[in-house]
Amino acid sequence: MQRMTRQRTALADLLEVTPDFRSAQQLHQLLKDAGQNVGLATVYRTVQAMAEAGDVDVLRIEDGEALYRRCARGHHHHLVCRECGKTVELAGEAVERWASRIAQEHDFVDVDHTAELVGICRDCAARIYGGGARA
Amino acid sequence: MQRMTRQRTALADLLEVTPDFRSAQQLHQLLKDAGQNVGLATVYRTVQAMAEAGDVDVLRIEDGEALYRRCARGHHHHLVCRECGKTVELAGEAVERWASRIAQEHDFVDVDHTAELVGICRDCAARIYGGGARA
DNA sequence: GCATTGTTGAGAATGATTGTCATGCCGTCC
DNA sequence: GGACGGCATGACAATCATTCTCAACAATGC
Ligand SMILES: [Zn+2]
Ligand SMILES: [Zn+2]
Ligand SMILES: [Zn+2]
Ligand SMILES: [Zn+2]
Repeated sequence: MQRMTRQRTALADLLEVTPDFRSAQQLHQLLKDAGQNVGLATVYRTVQAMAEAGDVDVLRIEDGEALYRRCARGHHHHLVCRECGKTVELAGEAVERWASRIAQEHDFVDVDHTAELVGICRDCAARIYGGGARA
Repeated sequence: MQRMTRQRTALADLLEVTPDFRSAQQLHQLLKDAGQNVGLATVYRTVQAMAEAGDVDVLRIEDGEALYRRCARGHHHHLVCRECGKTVELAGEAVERWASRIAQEHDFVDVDHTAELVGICRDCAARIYGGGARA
């Protein structure tokens, strides 16, 4: 059974108020900054357990580093701003249908899929490309 | 300008006859097995240059390791067998439309997307789940 | 041939993630 | 409240893919 320890509570609370994807290293540092010292190994273990339990989502960035985020339960995808990290959860059925259709067409079974969108949100676009461009 | 060296030729030739995604480490070993000694750093550099040039595709597996594969030029996605590595290139428009629709709906620009399917191909399914099941 | 300059490779360095294991603390049962 | 069994923790070592360094090399152009 999962014991409720100071460390797990602290990490769960932190994730609850963290809107963007963060790495285990970042979470460890954020906890330290908040005066909650939690061992790095514990952060890794806990965040992975939460991922397996479906309580957090995992996202791999370009260099392979894993980022974690508290998310709604259930299968969904993400739209992430590559500048500020703002994240939108996507629950549409379009990708699900595409995946299962492709799986059938090619005689594959047990097909999982990943689908993530990375772009620049309106606010960051205004800041980067010049605030005057937008009406 | 890109010079044509023994190492680059060997790696390009190897990729040309390798149908599945392979890691840099694997490619390095395969070259060694074939009697073509190529430094590991060179394999990494070359395979990354090829990826930037669009000559090979990169796929990140669950633990973050990068796999490379000679692919048709142009944007596409993949359906990969998690048992044998068999890979099918997917060129459909369904995902592209989904991605651009979502981007518009949420006011994001410069949106890239990744979408990969991983399952078990017919042959592996027959071998694993019992060969008698299929008619 | 020869100079120029991009390329190579052995080994060190980096950095995220995982393993180790003695100690600690949660939940439970008196 | 207090003892106990066992999962949880954390400082540290270990792993391992990837990147860096830099002297020695080798395409390419003349
Ligand atoms: Zn999510
Ligand atoms: Zn989906
Ligand atoms: Zn491809
Ligand atoms: Zn696409």
